[in-house]
Amino acid sequence: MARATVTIHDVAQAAGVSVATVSRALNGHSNVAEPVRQRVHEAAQRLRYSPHGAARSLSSRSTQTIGVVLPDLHGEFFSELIRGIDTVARGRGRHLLLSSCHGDPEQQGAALRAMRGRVDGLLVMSPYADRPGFLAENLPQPLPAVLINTHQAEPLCPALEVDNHAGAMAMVRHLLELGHRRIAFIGGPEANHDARERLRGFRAAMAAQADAHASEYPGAFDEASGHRAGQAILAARPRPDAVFAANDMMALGCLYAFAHAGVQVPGQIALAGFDDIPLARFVHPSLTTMRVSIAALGGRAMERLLALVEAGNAEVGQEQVDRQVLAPELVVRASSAGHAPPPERTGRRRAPKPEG
Amino acid sequence: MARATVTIHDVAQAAGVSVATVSRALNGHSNVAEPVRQRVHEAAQRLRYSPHGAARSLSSRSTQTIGVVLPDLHGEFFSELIRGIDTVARGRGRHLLLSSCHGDPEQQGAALRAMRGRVDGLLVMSPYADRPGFLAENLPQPLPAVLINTHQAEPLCPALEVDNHAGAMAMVRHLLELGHRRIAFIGGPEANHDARERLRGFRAAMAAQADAHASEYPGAFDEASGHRAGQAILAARPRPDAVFAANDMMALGCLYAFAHAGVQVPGQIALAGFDDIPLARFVHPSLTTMRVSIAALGGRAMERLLALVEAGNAEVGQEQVDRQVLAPELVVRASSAGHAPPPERTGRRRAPKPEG
DNA sequence: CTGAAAGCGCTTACAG
DNA sequence: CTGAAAGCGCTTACAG
Repeated sequence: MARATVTIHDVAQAAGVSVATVSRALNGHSNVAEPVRQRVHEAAQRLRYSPHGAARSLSSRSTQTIGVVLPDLHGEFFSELIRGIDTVARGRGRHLLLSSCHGDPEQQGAALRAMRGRVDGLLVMSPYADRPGFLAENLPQPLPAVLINTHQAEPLCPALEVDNHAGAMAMVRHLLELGHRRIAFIGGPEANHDARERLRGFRAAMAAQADAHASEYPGAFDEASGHRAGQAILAARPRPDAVFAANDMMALGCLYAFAHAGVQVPGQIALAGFDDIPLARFVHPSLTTMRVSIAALGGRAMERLLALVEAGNAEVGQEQVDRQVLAPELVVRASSAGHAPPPERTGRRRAPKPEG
Repeated sequence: MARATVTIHDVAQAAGVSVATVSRALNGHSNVAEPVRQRVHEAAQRLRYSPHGAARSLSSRSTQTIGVVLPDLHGEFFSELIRGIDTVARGRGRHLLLSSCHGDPEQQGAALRAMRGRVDGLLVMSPYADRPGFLAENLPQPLPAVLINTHQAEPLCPALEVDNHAGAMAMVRHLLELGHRRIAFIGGPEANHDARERLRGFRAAMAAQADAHASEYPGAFDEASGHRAGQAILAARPRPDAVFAANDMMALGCLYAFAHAGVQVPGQIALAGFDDIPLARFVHPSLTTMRVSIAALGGRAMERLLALVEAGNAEVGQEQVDRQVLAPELVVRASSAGHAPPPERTGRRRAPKPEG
């Protein structure tokens, strides 16, 4: 009875050599005579042999695979992240074992543990990593791991994240340079770490400018809350001359509120967001924002991990537990183009409450 | 010297049983005494044991993993596809081994072959499958595979695809029902199979309506070509009273052309697209379109594949090589809302060239 | 219900 | 340069 699947033994037999030689020839080891190597390759090709991944992994103790554990898969963020990870992985000849596990920590913990013996390293984005012990208990022992946009309770793994703080500061400086001084900030959910960092950056940059006047409005990272904040901002006296929304969706909601009220952007009020979602360049006026290259984030994380994997995980000491940040990039579009309103108009608006 | 990693032997020793019993206990086999089962579970938990994936795969001849081979990872299509696949996979306790390989057939062939011994089945989207022999030569022998939006040279695998033909027909019928009779179609690239099918659907539905008058404009699935087609349509005499673009991006380009010319949508001309991209609901007026649930496509493909995997691939006969189509769904928005222009206006426009 | 043993398909020192 | 053999960490008939 013919075997359902061809193994290294079949190739060995066809080429008239031992399986050891087949293994060496196919893996490109140098210690194989040229004619033998050729016979083996021909036999392998003829039989359409390809090595059994699990068997190879088991004996070589290497899977050529990286595990990617994410909390979710919805939306552009994850798609870009995976794309960036995949680009680097393919360039280095690695496969990706993907596990996205919505829901509870137990589910993600199980996904993490299930990676043992399947991958050489782990890329993890986890909202549960700030629970004490979560990573320590669920990360398979000998596997190097790199964290993405994840806050760990105790520093265990190298981590990469977007530098929201620096990004927000850069955006505020951009608005200040245009001459805006009365800048409103629309915040995100308080529980959201990105949102908190962007708020901190806003405050820091505003504090550094003596004659700037900051105001803050609550938001929830969605269009509706941006719309509400926009209405509140229009009602404020003195009215802000620029708005910085903590993300693009809120900036769009805000933009619609302004458009509905007949307030010109950027003529009467400048507007900026954060993220550079695809919509940002399509709205009118197009939206100034901070571009966060999520693909680059994923790619960099993969490169960091592969360095660890290739170094051999033995020597992962405390000094390896670094933390890299990725600076977002300012994208100036029409919503903040040109300069701030001319002095006299600005003066008029400021009149009710002059400041040093 | 302590082992770097804990194996089934460590658990066996800790629980005072054989490795066979540990295996049976941990895998939930019924033939284990209750107290023994408990001891084993406790020992496993205490030692933080989790089984070695490759070892388990090798001996059980099952990986609990599905390979997903795609040509690319850019854009919403692939992100939605993966999301749909992942949802079903996770629900069935399967992992996903992802391989996206841009570029040439040889690269994708290698990716396909590399799946041997790593997965229990394959989900494949391949632009190269229409080359004779490509699938036969590169699909690892005993693995069941399901094709997604892929046209194979010879029917080898079950396949799922979007029913572009039916979708286009449904859209035309919608426009006809609103009273439109003079409908322009903006086509996609001739090499694109989706585009060809949508064109066929348009023609079929128009042919079925005796008093309908069709016109066709070339396009390239991008905004610019939609814009050009829009201008051409506005210049046509008699002017069409509805436009059906083969995808949303072209519909948007067309919409901008109309807006620029001051032509009201849908008041003076109705407009519809295909795909339901996120932008479709944000433009003004919002765009009527055909929604293609890519996530559902991925999910259905995964379900089909798992059925094959679980049936055991032995009996994959010719009757298994079926082909399922997924019907897109009509999404009526503002760009085709209300009714066609009233008779007298329609009459005026038709005047130069009256028809039966 | 439990254990000893064979085997899954490879890789890799170890001899020669 | 090549082969025989051990071993990777599991699962699973086969006995008992």
